[in-house]
Amino acid sequence: MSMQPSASPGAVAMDSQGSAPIFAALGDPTRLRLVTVLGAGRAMSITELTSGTEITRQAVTKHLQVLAAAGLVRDVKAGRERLWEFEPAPLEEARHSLDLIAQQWDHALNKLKIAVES
Amino acid sequence: MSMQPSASPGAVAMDSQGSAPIFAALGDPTRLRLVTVLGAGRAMSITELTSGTEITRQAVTKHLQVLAAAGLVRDVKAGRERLWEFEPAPLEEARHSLDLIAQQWDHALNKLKIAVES
DNA sequence: TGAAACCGCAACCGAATGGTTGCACTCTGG
DNA sequence: CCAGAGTGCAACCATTCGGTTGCGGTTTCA
Repeated sequence: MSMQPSASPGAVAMDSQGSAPIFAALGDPTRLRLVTVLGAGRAMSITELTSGTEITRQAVTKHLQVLAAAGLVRDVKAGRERLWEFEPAPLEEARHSLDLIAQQWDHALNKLKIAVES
Repeated sequence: MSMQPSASPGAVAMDSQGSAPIFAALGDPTRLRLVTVLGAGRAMSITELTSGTEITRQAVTKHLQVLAAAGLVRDVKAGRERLWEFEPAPLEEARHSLDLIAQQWDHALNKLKIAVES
């Protein structure tokens, strides 16, 4: 909310840059599936998340660590198990970044349209 | 629009999977910067896009090819130059995927809240 | 017409990535 | 108490990724 509507044409929405790691974390099919499954609400263990896939438990572990590094997922230890749960904040940030670019694009189209009509 | 509100708990929004390549394309700071710059509306040449960065023109070329493979960008040849312009469709798709996960999450939270209050 | 802009292709390189296997550790329950 | 479920750690491997350098091909324009 501290952004002026961009007076200079070179002042594009560069905030998005910071979301690159989040997109990178979402940029793998396995990982995107993991956040989708965990986004359903129920916290799940690694073996549970591994069942149904063709890859090893260790591979899933690595993917979960990547997601955790991006803040998209969090682990909660429960006795012998280790449950993983979804963390919505970074996803909201990514969503906001896409919104910024889309808005920017729509604004550019409107300017073009007005220029043509004059 | 052909989706029932998920009767079985395992039927999560798996559509998102297809957007993984788009997220992967956006998952690099340089590339995210490129789509942000091009999203401002003006089509630009490779050398123009390279100026202001610390990397080589060839590196930028590779990044643009990755973006083009994801459909996020398109090239238009104009004489000696080759201009690149933003393509909004895949970004909308990515946005929709994030929306699906977010909706799913909100729905799960509501169910939990209702269960607690009963 | 010829130098300079603009670009593509290809080879090469180091580091990160996605995946596996093997082994040791820690809780749990009958 | 001890077998087995659930994990963690570490080494290892092939492939991809981000980037560079070198060179050759076109279009422009002075």
